[in-house]
Amino acid sequence: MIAEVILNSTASDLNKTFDYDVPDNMNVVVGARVLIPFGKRKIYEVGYVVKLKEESNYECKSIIKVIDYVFDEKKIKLANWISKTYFCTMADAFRLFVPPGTSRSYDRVKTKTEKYVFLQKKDIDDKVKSEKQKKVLEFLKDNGAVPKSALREFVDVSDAVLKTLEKNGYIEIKDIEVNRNPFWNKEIKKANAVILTDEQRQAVESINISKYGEYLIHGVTGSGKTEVYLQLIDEVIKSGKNAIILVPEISLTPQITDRFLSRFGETIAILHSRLSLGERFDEWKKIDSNKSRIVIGARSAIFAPVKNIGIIIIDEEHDSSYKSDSTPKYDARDVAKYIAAENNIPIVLGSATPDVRTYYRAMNNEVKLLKLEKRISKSGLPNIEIVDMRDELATGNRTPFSRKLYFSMKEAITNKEQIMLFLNRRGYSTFIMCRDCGYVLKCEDCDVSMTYHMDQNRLICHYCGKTKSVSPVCPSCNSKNIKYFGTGTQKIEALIKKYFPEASVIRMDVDTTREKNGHEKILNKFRNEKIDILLGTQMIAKGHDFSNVTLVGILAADISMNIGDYRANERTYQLLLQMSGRAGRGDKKGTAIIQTYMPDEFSIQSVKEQNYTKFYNTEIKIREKLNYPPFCDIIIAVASGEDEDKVKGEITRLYDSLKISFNVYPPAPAPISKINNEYRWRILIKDVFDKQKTEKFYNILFDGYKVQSTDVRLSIDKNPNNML
DNA sequence: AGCACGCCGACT
DNA sequence: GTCGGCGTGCTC
Repeated sequence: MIAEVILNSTASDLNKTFDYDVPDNMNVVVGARVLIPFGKRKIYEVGYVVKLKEESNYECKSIIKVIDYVFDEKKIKLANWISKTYFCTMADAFRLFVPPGTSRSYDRVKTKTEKYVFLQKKDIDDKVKSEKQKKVLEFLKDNGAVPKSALREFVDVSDAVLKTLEKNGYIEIKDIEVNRNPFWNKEIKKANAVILTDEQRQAVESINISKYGEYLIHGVTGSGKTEVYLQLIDEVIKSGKNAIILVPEISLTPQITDRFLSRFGETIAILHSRLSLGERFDEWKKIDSNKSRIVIGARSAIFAPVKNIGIIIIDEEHDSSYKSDSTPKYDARDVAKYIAAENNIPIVLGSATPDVRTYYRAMNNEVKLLKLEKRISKSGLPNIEIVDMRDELATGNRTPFSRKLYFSMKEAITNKEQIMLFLNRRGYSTFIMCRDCGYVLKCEDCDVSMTYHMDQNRLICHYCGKTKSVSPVCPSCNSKNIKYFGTGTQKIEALIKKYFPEASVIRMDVDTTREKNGHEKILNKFRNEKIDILLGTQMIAKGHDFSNVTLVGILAADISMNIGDYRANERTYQLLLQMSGRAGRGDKKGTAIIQTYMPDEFSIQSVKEQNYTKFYNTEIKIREKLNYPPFCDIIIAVASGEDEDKVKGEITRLYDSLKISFNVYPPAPAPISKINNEYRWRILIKDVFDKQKTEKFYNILFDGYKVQSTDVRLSIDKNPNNML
């Protein structure tokens, strides 16, 4: 027997199968991971068996050993689809499916074992004389097998006592696989299903769980989408099938997971990046062995080894974290749709601010639209007010707080109500410029301006992380007239202490959440210690439910309008509406104050009116006119390396091989032209990537064209998040 | 990707 | 003379 094997190598030259002999007594099946000799390499390589056949045209070497059986035909088919759709190698795609931590060297993460003590003889006979031995045996009789550590603790016996018992055949000590428990050993109260509102019930009833269908639940913030998910999952579980629910990485907080835990207990598995590798491995095993029937996780949880899948739910479907920006650059929403169709099960997307591409498909009846238009809480939707910051400047207010926001904050603090302030810029000052020569201080290795961080008193590059001491003179003209511009969260924190000395404030951004469970610690502090003001970047906008927050302040709504991306309007609408939705989730009416220099922009106006349809109708016309997604796909190919001429040469060759068949713009330096001392040149392809075009593109990349310079890397991203 | 082969410059 | 730089080509 001959096995066709794909090597676990990212090299595009090796993106094909190699034939190997299967030794007679070896159980090699399609989907097995195997160890194989390859070329003149000194160590064995890992490979994936994708096909078995009788004969080969090559002189084959033999498979050394089977590692495990992780794949099956279905998964190989999906890996192939991912490779073709997102232009990566098969090996890259395979890595998505293997148990966490085992993609490079296959035995890095081990199952955790613990020594357990088992009772061997039922009766305690006369031969047992020692008091301690008797105690041990009685304890085991009452409690069954227990971990050795627990026995030592409860019965207070030494290892020697256990050894004697084992020697005499009364007990047995065995290694047992145990799970690392990522639920922080919390006590979970059991919660029952709540009675659904009419809207919620209608949504649940409209979804047919017994066949494929794509649904979009468009529900205003606080309309109770989660309860709809819980109900659907309940039905699916009762029908004997299992469920995956994806949530944005950042909102995988204990509050959300607790809600699922309290409803479904420990049949839940949780997967996200803040778990340790071991914890992730254990969760993966629990799913693989069908002990967990509901998986809740971030993007990559779509690849969890769920058996008998019955529904896929994607919460906050507009969230950018569903798109991967490292190879394979897949979109979990597309993958979910593929899996749903393959298994003939429903896929349910939910959002208050749907992705324009999804809503477009709903308008074309490719996706069934379900609406939740009422808030669950008594207070209803928040009031949203727009403040024109040009007026503030005109009346001499040069602070980042408008009068409206200032007085509203004072009032909320007096009333002991909580405030969330949003500013999507971290650091203290975001750029430093010389007033005499106009020089802007940039990172030496990256084409971006450096941000001043007050706490370290240093300049930090937000791209490569390098720091630099502050210079009192301009590096270009030696003038002392250098000035700090652009306000970040650190500066706002300082200003809050100055203008609101009576209030307590806590800041949440990348810099304050680095430690393990950093997010939760800050959010819990805000909630439990009744901190007056939570100040933060994007990460405070998602899914948090604080009933005592009545005021939300958005300090600079315009930042997301200037991201140099066709989705600027969409991002602005989503961010502002989600942030506003944090206000008034309890009994008291909420208010959101949005500060902007462009109050007439339709995206900002639509937020004020809380009217998604209005936003969508305007935006979709712009997209159509300028030919942007959903009317086409965008692929960005970036070449990078230290030698700019080579980088330019490579991207030009790729351009030449694509330009006949695709609508592609000529090579140009990327908007951020240098990162980490590597030059970046790119081409942009704007085309409709149907099956034919996708195939053609794939063939050019993997057959027609080859990167020649070893020190130039090429990255291909289809419909990327980041256009820079 | 690794590893070997092979062709060329500059050194104990 | 030969050591080692990296371009090229192959791996079932």
